Amino acid sequence: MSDSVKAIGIKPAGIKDVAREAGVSVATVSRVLSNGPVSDALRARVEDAVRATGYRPNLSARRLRSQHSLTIGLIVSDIRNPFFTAVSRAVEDAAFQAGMRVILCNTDENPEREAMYLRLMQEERVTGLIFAPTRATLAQLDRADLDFPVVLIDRSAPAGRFDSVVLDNPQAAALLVDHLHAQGYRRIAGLFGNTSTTAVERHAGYQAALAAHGLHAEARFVPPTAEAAEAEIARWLAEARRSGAMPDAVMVSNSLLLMGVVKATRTLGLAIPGDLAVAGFDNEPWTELVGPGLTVIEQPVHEIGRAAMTLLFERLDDPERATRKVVLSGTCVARGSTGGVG
Amino acid sequence: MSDSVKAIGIKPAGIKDVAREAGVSVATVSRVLSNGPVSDALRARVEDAVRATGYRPNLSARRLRSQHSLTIGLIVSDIRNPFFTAVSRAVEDAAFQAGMRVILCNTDENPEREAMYLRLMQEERVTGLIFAPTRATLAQLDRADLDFPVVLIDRSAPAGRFDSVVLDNPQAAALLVDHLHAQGYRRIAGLFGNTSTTAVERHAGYQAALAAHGLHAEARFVPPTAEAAEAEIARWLAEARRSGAMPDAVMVSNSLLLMGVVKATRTLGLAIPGDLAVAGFDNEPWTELVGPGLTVIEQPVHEIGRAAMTLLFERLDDPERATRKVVLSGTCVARGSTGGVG
DNA sequence: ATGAAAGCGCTAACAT
DNA sequence: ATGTTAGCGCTTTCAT
Repeated sequence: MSDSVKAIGIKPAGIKDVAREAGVSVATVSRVLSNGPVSDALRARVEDAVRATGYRPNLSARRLRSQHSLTIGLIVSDIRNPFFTAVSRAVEDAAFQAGMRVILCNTDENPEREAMYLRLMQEERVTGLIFAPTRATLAQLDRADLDFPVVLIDRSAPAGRFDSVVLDNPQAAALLVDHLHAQGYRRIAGLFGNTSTTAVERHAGYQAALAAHGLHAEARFVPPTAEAAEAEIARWLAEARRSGAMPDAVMVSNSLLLMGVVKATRTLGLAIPGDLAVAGFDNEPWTELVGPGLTVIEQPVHEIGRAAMTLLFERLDDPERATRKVVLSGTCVARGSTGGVG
Repeated sequence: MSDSVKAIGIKPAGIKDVAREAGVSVATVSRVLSNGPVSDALRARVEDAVRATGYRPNLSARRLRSQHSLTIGLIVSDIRNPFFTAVSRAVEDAAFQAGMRVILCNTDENPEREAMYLRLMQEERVTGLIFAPTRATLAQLDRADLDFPVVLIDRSAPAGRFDSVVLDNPQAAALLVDHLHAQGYRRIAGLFGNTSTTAVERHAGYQAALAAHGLHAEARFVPPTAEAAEAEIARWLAEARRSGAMPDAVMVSNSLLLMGVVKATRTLGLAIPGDLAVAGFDNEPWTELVGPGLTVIEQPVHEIGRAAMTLLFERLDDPERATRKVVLSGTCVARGSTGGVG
């Protein structure tokens, strides 16, 4: 047995050490590692040597030399959001199957962090990027001249300069409004986040659906936090009560805001759905457990991730082809929070 | 203006291009990039050239040459668990301040994935690793001879071969049991995950606290999923009802299981806390919103992340020093789910 | 303060 | 099928 076995904590074995141990050239070792053409005899010797030396390839060296990182970037706006964890899982699975790694980054909807991570992606020479940008970054993204293809998720490009995969947000919002209408609600308020294009589209769908029912839309936009939503809803309902124009239902554009709204109903002592019906987005596990269960739009999260990877690979195959936008439909999961006017 | 500006989509500019553009040697460019000793005049020229060429350093090349990755690994068992997202945030912040990157990986408590990611960490030549291993992997971790220091979080090493930072699990479990006892509960069941050492410690604290109160412990272990918990609790309560030995409270060792238990009470039509009091771990946002609010142990998540990074840096400073174990206390957040015997 | 040149660990031509 | 060798893009001696 070689003494390199004992070289612990000194320095990791390199391909040269393996070659020496096996009595072959480094090229042969490299070929074994990449399943190149090597005789069975030598292959076995090399594999033994790899084990004996505890050899692990140096990815930096490999990437530098081979000029491809086999890495794709994934920049999401909120890793705590189960939507993004599910998507990232799908992306990682697909990447792994293709022999690629994923660099996962979380921006918290902060444009500075987005800029920093975009820079990182360049420096890591990623093969491609899947990105859920804020509106602010999205507006500048064309001018960013990145050296790799980008697929947008959750938020879509207006111009069509990028491939993207999104939920049919207007339709989904309409689904919610139609459901509320069918349940007998007529004064349907809307609360939306103010940083993402998603909220803009959901607001559009909300407005259109209300108009179709001949109802009046009353929407407000808040920063995408539970606290902001809670405060705004409390203020709003207080005003509404004074003016005698209380809504009987509220639809909310994402799950963080939804949480804030539920909190507000608690502190205000409002019953769901008796005093106020509630509907939102994202079928997170806890929505089933809160109050009578919360009515939500369920997104095809895994498909969104898979579709993004598919678009990315197709783009890598053919950089010249026209950009595509994959639009997937959500489904309405009706629960007690929209139980009907009572 | 150089023509390299127009080289879009061809190939990213290298340090050589910058040097040519600025009319200096590559060494000078490198010095500017690393804030080395360079005259103001040349520095300015180089900085202009960097902008003109859109130069971004190639991290693979930099890491290969400099022989340090400036990267630390973070392997967690469940990225959806807000405990780990909070910890990872703290780790990332600390790393960023130290000019380092973080590679975040998610194992879903799967030993195969753990092994794969450990291999990855070696191949990426990470400077250090923060790791929340399953029991299975933990048992083999000493034999893994890794080329970097490891700090364990959430799960602690029995032997003390690794630095670690953990919650005082026995104490936290006792806190819950004491609270339940003070609220008048006497038949306190316990449901624990079967993959982590955390659950083992929490079980120990649960048992000791019950013994101290002269009460009988009745615990079960299940896979760490909501589904498993829901099924097991349903089965358990059915048996208990038949034998006339219904528990009046149940404590649960993590938030995933907690969700399963809440679900089970819904399908079984049990009132919380009237028919069954419930207490668990991790003060996740939704625990406040479910039923009368769920009583939970709150962990000092940010401090855990920071402490892990501190341990790691200290270890890198002095590889020879004795291993340490930082034990942090949790606090009991009492809510309606343990409102008292009716 | 600046430049020339060696070489990090690996892959891919090219040669045999 | 196997070995030899030239770099990948950068940092870091070593000269100047």
